[in-house]
Amino acid sequence: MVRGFVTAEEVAKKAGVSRSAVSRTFTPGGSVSKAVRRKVIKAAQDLGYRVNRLAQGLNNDRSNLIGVVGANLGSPFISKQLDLLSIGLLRRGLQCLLLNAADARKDIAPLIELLFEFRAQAIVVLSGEPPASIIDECMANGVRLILINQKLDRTDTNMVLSDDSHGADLAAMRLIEAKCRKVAVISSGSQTPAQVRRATAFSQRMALEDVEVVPWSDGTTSYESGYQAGRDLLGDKAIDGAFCVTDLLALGFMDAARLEMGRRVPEDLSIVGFDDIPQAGWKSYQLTTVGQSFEALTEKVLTALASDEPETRLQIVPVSLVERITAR
Amino acid sequence: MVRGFVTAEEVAKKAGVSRSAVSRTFTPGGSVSKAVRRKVIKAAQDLGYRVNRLAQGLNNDRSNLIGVVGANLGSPFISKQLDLLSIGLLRRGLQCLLLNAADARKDIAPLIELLFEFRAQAIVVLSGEPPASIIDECMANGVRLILINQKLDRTDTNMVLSDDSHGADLAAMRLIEAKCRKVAVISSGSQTPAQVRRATAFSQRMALEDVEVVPWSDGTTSYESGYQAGRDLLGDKAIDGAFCVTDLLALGFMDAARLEMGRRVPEDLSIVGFDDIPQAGWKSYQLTTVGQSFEALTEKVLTALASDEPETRLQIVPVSLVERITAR
DNA sequence: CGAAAAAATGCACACGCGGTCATTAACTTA
DNA sequence: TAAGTTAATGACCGCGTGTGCATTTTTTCG
Repeated sequence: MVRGFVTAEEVAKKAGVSRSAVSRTFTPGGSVSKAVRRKVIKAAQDLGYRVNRLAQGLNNDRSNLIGVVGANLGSPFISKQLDLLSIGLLRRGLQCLLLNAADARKDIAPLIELLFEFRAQAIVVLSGEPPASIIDECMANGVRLILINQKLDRTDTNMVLSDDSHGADLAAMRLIEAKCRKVAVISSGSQTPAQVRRATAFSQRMALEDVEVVPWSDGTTSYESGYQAGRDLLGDKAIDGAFCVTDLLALGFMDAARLEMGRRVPEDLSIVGFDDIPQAGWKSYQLTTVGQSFEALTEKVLTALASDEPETRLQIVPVSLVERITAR
Repeated sequence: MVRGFVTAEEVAKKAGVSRSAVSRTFTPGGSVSKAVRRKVIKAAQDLGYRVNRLAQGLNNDRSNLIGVVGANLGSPFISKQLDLLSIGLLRRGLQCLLLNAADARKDIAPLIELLFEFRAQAIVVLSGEPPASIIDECMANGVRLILINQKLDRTDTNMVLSDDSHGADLAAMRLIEAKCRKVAVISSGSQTPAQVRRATAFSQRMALEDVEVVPWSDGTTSYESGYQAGRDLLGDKAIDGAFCVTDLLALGFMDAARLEMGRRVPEDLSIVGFDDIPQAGWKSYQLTTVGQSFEALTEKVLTALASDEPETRLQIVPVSLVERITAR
């Protein structure tokens, strides 16, 4: 009763033609007469025939699979990105083999190896940094590798990242404009390269402007960590500004400030975030933040994926300040 | 330079053994001597050999691919679910072929057909209802189908869903306890089965208790729709309670109520949501809501996926009221 | 040491498909 | 109608594996 899938052979027999004819019928540009084509299609429909793309990929060496690895898929930032990416892939006739790097950093290598076994045509890394040996292997096997928000010092890898340092600069300038004298810089304990770039660029700029900076980094990149940061730091009444390297952190920080530490935002405390996730625009927050264009980012990834030989390996996506109400 | 992948044949040649030996070396329980095994592994490592799982799946008819189709992957609810699901799949040695049904309802059928072509072992539908013909085809081909939060009147399909009607009941009772006399029921215009179940169960219960119900449904299942609902409805000062069939709607509704329509929550207006997404627990909201256990839900899906012959096709996951502060 | 049992090994086939090539059928043109 | 041209067709091979089977090598044990 639970028989397997129908093969082209069976369709051929039922239609009274050779298997080649069946293959040609379903291959664009195949040379088949109207009569045979009709018979084949009829038979295929009756039997419920589906081309086996695994077998198909086996001989012409195209799996059509794009490996996507990332961690923390439940976060607004990553999930939004995955949403757009998966739509884009589908539109281009590519399939998305999703691997969740649950424990972020360390188990990303075996995942990519797994993708090799599936003969993925390309691999998109949403978060986490693959070890150099893996990257070498990608190159050796002709698997295109695309890293998002990761900046490596190699010329053979595609990297798409938003302009973190400029973004941090925008945030800094905005807080200076708000006349802040002592600002907190909040990042998570995971210290991803993007976060580090943002934090350091911000701090450097502030140093230039002679504004005191209080760094904080701990926990995961989450609302809760941001909240904790607020509790830890805002006992210091002198702090009158904060740059959170992630919106999620910013929202937590903001809630701690307003609801527990008795600060008014932006009157007593100006806050600027980074990413512009949907929640940043919610009426309760209206966070002023540095916006990345998810669409632009995804677009770059997709073109890097599609183009035969990408002209530029390093794509920087511009960012812009999204002015709302949390900076004075 | 960009040569293709290494084959078992090449490894065999380099190791000076037959290709069978290579195959056996990488097959658990294969009968190979220590010496040969060592030589093979050495050669494989040198050459960077990876088993081709496509070819592997071709003859033993196991692709190890699990198709996952869903829409709106950026939403907190779906993304959280996908996060857990993808982790669980990976743990069980299954791969996740993700298809984004961008336009929700209507293009879900072709996506599932695509999964047939990839010989997916099973298909998990996160959202959207596949047409009956597709379900039949799944059965015919021995592809297990698992629908989440979808209740169909068939005995041959696996369905995992949370106890919507009981959840709605809990919400109703809570609002009655809050002494509400006129309550709004907010749902989106998409009218997914789960939403409908929640709304109708709630309304029925309220009718029993003789509480007036004002239904509202429009737009997408989003924060914005909830906000719009608040603006539309809260001109009516008599409304003193609301049940939003989704947390996202509830948060938008709540913001409209507090920040634009001048209502105090919960003093003037009690609000209860459904899902218990992470944002519901954020300090600015602290939404009282009906919680689904994402973990339990995912667990059921995974076991339904793994077990050879699932004992029950219809799995109902219990829900519970998460008491916070938005209901008086 | 020799026979029996066990382990290891290589060969060949199957999996489902696309593509090449030679062969045949259909059509065109003088 | 005959010759020439084009379209259609089927047989066969290769893609990279796993595995049954027969054969050879190693181990065990009396």
